Amino acid sequence: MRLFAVHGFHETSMAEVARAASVSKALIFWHFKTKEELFMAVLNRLLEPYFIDFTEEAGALDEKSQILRLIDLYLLFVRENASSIRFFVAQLLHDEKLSDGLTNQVLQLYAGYRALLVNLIGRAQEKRLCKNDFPPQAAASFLLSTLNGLLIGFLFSGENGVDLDGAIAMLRHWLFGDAPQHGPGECPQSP
Amino acid sequence: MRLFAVHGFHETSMAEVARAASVSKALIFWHFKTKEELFMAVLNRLLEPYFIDFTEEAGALDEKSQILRLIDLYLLFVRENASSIRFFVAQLLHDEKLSDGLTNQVLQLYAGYRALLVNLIGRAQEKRLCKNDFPPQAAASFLLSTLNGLLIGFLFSGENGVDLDGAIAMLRHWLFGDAPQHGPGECPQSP
DNA sequence: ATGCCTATTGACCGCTAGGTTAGGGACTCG
DNA sequence: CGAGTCCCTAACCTAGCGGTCAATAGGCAT
Repeated sequence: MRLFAVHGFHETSMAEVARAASVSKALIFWHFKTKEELFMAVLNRLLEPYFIDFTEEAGALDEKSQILRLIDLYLLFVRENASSIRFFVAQLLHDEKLSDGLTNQVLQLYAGYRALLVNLIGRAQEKRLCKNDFPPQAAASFLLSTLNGLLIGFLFSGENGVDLDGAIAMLRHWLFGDAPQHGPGECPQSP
Repeated sequence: MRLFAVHGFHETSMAEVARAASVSKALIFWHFKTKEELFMAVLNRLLEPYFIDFTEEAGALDEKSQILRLIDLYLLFVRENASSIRFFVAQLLHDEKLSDGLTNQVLQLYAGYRALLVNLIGRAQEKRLCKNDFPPQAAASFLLSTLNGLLIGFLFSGENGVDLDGAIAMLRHWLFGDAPQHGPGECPQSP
């Protein structure tokens, strides 16, 4: 897993894998018919932590808090799994053929997350917790796009290259009408 | 260019390149000392269309229109260069060592685009063309994040998997207070 | 003609890649 | 005890890789 995730498929040789695992190369080919088969197994193992359960902790919160929590979870997950996310994104973009099974799983993850958001936003709009001058589907798509944008900003420039708090404030402003944050100790000049 | 862009660096052999170019392998090594050198040359050629000049056509427009035009240009460019963008993103995420020169050029491109946006948003706020309850830097970063999110949505699910018009409407609403559900360029008339 | 420089080639080299094979311990079951 | 199965290894095989080299053909100035 480590070698494939760091160096990718083609730049990782079976000899390296064998050495890192302190076994003979032939043993790997006994357990896995080909290099591709080993790689697929690695992909699936790496993907396991991506399936998290949100429902259990959502119980007591109202819709607005749940939405904010979902956003937080997304960004937290991105921060904690940056290296494997980087690997997956690169893999998906680069080698469609080697990862079409992966593509489906990722799309499925996304669809689930998106459905959760659509549902939450719809309910929040009914309760007047949230601005309602846009359809929930459009809002969810837009929100996901922004989160993805933050994700790739994160992948490219690291932890301190992206202003997560600022972005969250913008999102709150856009979604709930919450007042934006301003500079430390500074008051907005009211026109 | 075609081979590297489609299959990547490690999965493209010099023999293939030679065959595709109808020359001998040795000739390529006469023109380029190593495979890496050829690859760098290819990267630079592929990157050329990314340097576009915005200033020439910005003249007569007011700040709001310029911002909208800049967004349009970004998304248009993404649509037209999807395959090479896909290649660059995968390359940057995957092989930091092989593409650190590229990284700098891309970051430079981004910094330029971002500076343009910050400037425009600031001027638009002064003229009251645009909401001013956020600092221009934060708005520009947020906007760029969203555009990047649309970009990767585009790379993953293609032209009709992303609701560009909906996203633009959201951005207009957020940035200028324009009413949602209006197409870009249309002037909302209240009947 | 001569010699020089640029552009080009087929043949070649060392090496590493993914993959195979023959065989050897260890454990189980009759 | 002995046959069979599972797990494992050293050694091997071959294709294809990046890269080299001697030879050469044509243009051009002397």
